[in-house]
Amino acid sequence: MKPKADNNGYSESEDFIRARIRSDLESGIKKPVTRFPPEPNGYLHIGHAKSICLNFGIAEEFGGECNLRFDDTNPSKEDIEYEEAIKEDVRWLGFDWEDRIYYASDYFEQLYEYALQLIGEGKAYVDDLSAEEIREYRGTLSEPGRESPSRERSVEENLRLFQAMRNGDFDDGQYVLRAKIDMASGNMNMRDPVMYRIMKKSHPRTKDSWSIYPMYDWAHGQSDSIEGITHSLCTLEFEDHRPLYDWFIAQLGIFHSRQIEFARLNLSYTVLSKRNLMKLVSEGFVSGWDDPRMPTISGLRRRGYTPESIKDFCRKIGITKQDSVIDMELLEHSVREDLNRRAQRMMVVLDPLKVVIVNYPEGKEEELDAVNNPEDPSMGKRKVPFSRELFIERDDFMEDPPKKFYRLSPGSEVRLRYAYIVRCVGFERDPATGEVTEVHCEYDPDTRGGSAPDGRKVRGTIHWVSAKSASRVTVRLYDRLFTVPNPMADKQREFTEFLNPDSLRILENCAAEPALGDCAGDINCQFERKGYFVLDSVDSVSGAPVFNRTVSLRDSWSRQSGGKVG
RNA sequence: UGGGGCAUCGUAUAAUGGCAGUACAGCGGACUCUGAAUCCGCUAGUCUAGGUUCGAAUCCUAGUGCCCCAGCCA
Repeated sequence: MKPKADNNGYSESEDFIRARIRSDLESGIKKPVTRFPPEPNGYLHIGHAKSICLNFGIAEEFGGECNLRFDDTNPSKEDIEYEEAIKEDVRWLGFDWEDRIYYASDYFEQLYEYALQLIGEGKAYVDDLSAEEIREYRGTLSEPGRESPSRERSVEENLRLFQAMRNGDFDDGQYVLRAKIDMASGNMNMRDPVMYRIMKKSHPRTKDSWSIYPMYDWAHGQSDSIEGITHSLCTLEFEDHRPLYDWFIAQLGIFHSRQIEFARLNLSYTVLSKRNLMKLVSEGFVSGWDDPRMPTISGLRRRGYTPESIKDFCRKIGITKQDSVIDMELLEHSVREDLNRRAQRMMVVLDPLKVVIVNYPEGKEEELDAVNNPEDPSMGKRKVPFSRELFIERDDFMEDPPKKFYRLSPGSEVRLRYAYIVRCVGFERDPATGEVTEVHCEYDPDTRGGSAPDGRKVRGTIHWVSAKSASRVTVRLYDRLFTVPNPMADKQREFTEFLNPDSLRILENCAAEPALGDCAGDINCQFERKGYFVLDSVDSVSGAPVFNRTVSLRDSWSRQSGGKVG
């Protein structure tokens, strides 16, 4: 194979799963059938996106199918609330399961029949050991387990007890059904794993018709088999479940799906486990599963990430079996790349400082042409109003600028984007606080539109908004959720101790171009020189828009100046 | 020797016995009406030690490091 690579960060060569599928296709399998099998017990996150892109992506690429299956085998943890959210997220990413939506609970009856079969063949037994006793009997990682006294129970007795378990004749925990495999196996999963537990709990779909529920290992592989899943893709921690997965299928003599494991996604400066995300939500560290700081699909969506950027990210990170932590900056790169291509440019002043153009006639107002997207001329131009009083960013003016400060300072010239070249002729400050309150400039009428007919070079170009017609908008600046790359690394400390106290800054008084005052819908735009922003879908109300910063623009100036400015 | 898995620039990933490549990050430059984008360049890697071979990231041997497993969770 040629080591070819394009310029988009992913090579044309296949990952090991696609390579295996291609080879399986050559040796007889007609088409690959995959599945995305979430448990409806939380919201999907970017790690699930990796799995979704893999499973649905393979189906698309190889002319196969990908099912959506809810792994709803534990009614004590699952909730119908999550189901719709999961479906919405998968759809939003752009994938379609058509009519192939399944539930593990659809197979409860079949699973029960399979269990009867194994009991009948002496390969499963009802155990009356308590949970604690089962743990003791299981042994440890380095010592073999001991066989339960129940292991010798007769087939007839097992059948009778198992049926009684189903009938609800027993209390929770009184009995379990176990596979009879090998209590001395080095693989803990093979030490007579529990197949069913008694749980007198109503199920969202099957209601009260079951008082026993199958365990993951018993339900998952058989569900795969029933659906004709050819390649059952899951994460690395299930690697040592594969012998059990294969054992059940072999004993039953049913269609043999093949489990293949890949490394789960880890992202720097965040956490990616439902348990920990749940904690952030339930303990109020964030506003909800869709808080724009969350690595959930719904959070990223609300943050302004596009489906394309997430899919591109998933393609770039690849599929391997190596534990890894992907740099958050790669995700940010993907969204910048996408939004740069499509986002409408706007001028918005986040931290307004008043500028008076002293030689510009009072009361005069004119409209100037601004380009909507320099990357895409088809997006056209718009008019922006200009007048004597403007706002610029407070940090675009310095009384005492450092070297290479290309913005406004006393005596210096700067270009107001799409407007005029102006020179700072003075400023006022609040005598009490020393804060600059107003900057005075003179404009050069010959530079209308921002060009310099005399050919003079002006290094700095800054954005501005006409004071009179500015819309007041709220802007939320988001930063990484945690202050350390891996919040879980320190075993001595709770990960929430590493939460970034500045992960959200709210700016209530930003000055925007008039058009932004009453916009609606999914609006991704670039605030020039500031970053990509999206209209918040939850907190925006008509006439009072709220914008979330998706990601800042790359900023070599703040890096160069040590982050002190800009 | 409890079982299973993984080791390639800072971070990811490619090379399947034949030039260690790509992306992100970093650094420098060009260009620029966004200190953006774009373009050009630079820095930087095969866990260790042996062995096989004309040739090893790749095969063999022995180490080392890291991850997962003792739920009636998934």
